[in-house]
Amino acid sequence: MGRAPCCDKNGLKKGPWTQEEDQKLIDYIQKHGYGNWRTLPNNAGLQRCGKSCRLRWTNYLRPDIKRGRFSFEEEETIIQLHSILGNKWSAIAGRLPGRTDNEIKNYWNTHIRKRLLRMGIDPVTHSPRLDLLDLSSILSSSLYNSSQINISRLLGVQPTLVNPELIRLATSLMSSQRDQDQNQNYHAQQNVQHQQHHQINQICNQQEAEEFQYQQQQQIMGHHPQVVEQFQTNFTNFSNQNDHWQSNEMPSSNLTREDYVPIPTSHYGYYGGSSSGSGSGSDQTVVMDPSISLTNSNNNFSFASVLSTPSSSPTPLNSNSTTYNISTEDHEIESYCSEMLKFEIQDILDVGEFM
DNA sequence: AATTTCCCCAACCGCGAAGTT
DNA sequence: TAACTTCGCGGTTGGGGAAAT
Repeated sequence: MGRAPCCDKNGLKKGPWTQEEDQKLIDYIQKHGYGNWRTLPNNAGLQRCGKSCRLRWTNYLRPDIKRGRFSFEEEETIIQLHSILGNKWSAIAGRLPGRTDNEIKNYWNTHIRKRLLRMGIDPVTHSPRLDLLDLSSILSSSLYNSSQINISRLLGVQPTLVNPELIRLATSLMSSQRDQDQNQNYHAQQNVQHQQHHQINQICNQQEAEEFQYQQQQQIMGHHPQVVEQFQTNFTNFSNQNDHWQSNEMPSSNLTREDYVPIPTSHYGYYGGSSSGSGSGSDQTVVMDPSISLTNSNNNFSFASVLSTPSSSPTPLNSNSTTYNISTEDHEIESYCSEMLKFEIQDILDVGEFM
């Protein structure tokens, strides 16, 4: 219960380790092993606290530590495990031999997290970001319908919950888009849209994905039926205007590794019509799970995941809001779909400032 | 060449869980 | 059972190198 006494008060050394200190620690552990970190520094002749010694050993000096860049496979594994475990870095590290939790955490925060954000994916929930997603659908569905929009109503949320910056941007974009529309032939614009479509590779484990999606929908329907109805109505409008979704065209090839994010099917069965539909050009490609609505003749979008997990809150390991069984074993993880779906984020949305 | 900004990552900090007395 | 100690985890920081200006 109680807190450990602070080492600072004993005048112990802090900061970077010297080679000499490293060697002392290595020598001691090789001889005696690491049992009691509390007494180890004294016994090893180090002016460090036990905590610091443990950290130095586990994160740096341990002989089985793998150094160097993360491989693509390791990166893929991290993303998959993170989608299941959340920020359980030690658990993730346990499945990546030679990698430490600290290293994985750092790599996540400096590389993977940023990339997901760039792609419009919430790195916490691994879902498309609600704000960007809905802004996109609102823009699309409203362009041809009304001259006045009420974003809060469309979103089905209280006005105070909507980022005012988003509203401002949306309104601004809406008005500029309307001006354009008056000067352009509608059919010509439709043709442009059809050229900006989403590309699907293959669907892996389709049935599992559909089942998961169904469970998510049932749960969310039970808790927020009116909200779901509102979302589905809104999204149906959107997807009806974007029926080019189901193209089988292969993705363009000028993509770098940085552009790809593999996503496990069983966890992303709800990715559905998350794409923007009316983009006027795109240079960002996101790899998404192909399952969802693409297998659904109605093209309905499931907002279950978006609604069930707050985009800014940590994903609980055993959340009641999901039917995912967290006792996932290796074989289940390995069964994740590695096929990828890409969708494009329209350039019109400069999302950088919202990241 | 000098300065500033950005980025990475080793290390620290605080907290809670588990273990011990 | 309470008080205390130890350990381990996740979040955060800051030093230093690289890149940009």
